[in-house]
Amino acid sequence: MPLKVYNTLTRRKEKFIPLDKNCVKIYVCGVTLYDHMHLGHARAVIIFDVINRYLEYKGYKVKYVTNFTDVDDKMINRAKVLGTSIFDLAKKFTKEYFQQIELLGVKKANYYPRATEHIKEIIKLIKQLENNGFAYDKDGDVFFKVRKFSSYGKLSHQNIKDLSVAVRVEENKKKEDPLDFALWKKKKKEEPSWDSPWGEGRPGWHIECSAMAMKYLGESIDIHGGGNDLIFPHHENEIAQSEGATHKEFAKYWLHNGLLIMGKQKMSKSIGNVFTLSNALKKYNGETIRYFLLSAHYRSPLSYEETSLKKAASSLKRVYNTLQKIERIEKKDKKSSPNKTKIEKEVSELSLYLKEVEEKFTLAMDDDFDTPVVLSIIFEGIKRANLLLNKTDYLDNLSYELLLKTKEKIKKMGKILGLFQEEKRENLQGKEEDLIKILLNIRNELRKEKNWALADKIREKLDNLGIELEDEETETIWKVKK
RNA sequence: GGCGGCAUAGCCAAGCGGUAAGGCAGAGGACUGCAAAUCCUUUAUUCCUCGGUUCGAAUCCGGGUGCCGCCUCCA
Repeated sequence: MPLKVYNTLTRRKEKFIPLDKNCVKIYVCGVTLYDHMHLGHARAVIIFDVINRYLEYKGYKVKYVTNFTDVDDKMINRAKVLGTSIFDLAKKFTKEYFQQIELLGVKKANYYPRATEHIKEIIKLIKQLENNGFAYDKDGDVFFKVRKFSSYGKLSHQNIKDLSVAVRVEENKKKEDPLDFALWKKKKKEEPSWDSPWGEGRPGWHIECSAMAMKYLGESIDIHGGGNDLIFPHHENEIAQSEGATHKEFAKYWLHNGLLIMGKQKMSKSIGNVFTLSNALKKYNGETIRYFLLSAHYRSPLSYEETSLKKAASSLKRVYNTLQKIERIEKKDKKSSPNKTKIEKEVSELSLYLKEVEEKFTLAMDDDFDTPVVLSIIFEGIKRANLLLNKTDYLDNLSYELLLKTKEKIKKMGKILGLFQEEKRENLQGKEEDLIKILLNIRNELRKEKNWALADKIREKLDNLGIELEDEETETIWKVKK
């Protein structure tokens, strides 16, 4: 089965055929380094992380680039407000970005270029556009001549006529046409600026992505991604600039993720309905956040509710409970099977599941990265495993093997999603573990003596510390609450 | 006004022509000293609404209604 991806350009799912079959080139628009990230940003990061991982799973070598915008109006204004420079601002939020995506288990991109470090490339690209007649200099500002680019609007599927009617921003008088957009902005007092053939100034918003994508990936790339709020004007303009300069198709597949919804509207700084990543990470671990963000298809809007992360944590726990149960059981080895018929049904169903999982997984992911379906496949395995696991007295070597294999399969699928990889969820110091064990031993002696009151007291006190106990038939399991 | 998307149980959310995945929450039961975990049963005869196409539609077409996104910075 070939991978199919939904391409905004054509508005349909298409077979994914990379330009170079040995190497897939992806460019994803990243964040502007002017403020904390929120869950919506995290969604985009995680979605493209999964796409990246899946392409590698499919055997492609992937070159993955995602940028930082470190100079624009927001950066400048924010720096002014905070009494700092855009460079210090960028430094601060870059650091936070990397700390947070590490907690989210994001696999690093190959390059993280930023606009201010690519002024040379940007200037070169603008010059190229000038030579091709797509750009004009108006007293130090350089604009892109939108009407000159005949296929303008092909990504957002708008025609120039409708767009020109819709223009309602206070127009820059220097523009020849209200639709034109800035490639280079002339310096205003006290703004950070760079030398250029048109005088001191700074790059416009869109040009950095074209310049950097081309520098690291070449003039034509396979996948260009970002949130669907970037389709217009940002990506539309990127196409115009890039193709105006090179006369080659800039990106073959345009992938756009749906936005995170909070209280009916998209989560957005300007609306003010944000839940920052750092706040989320205070209460939940990165994996929980990741699970939540992958629980809907990447193109759909995803609603964030107060309970969303709590739900995700519960779901995650269900998977780990079973995985851990399998880990515990695999250590004991039992050759004899007291009564095979007792587990016949469970064994055959698990076997069937194992036979089919990988194909089901691939089918789901090949269908435009359908992560919710993958999760349902994983839970199916969890259920089947639990069913067999319940028959502890009848388990034999064959069932152990099946369970082990189930665990491996789930982890393998989980790896693509960046989930379920924790081997040991309880990260305590050695001494702490020993102390818990001592307490558990004492408690079990109390239980033998039917001193329930004291035994329960120990359980309760430990629970208050965040350590949960589960009395199983032969032993007591403890877990650190997440 | 233009372009696009969405409406599926209490909540989140798949499915996109063959008779409603999965998770969370709730209820009942089994197991347990009690819990926890797990399992079983249960919660949508029906997928916003009205028509149409079809042997057959949540899925396709047309009309409503409601919501959302983009057209301005935005993942």
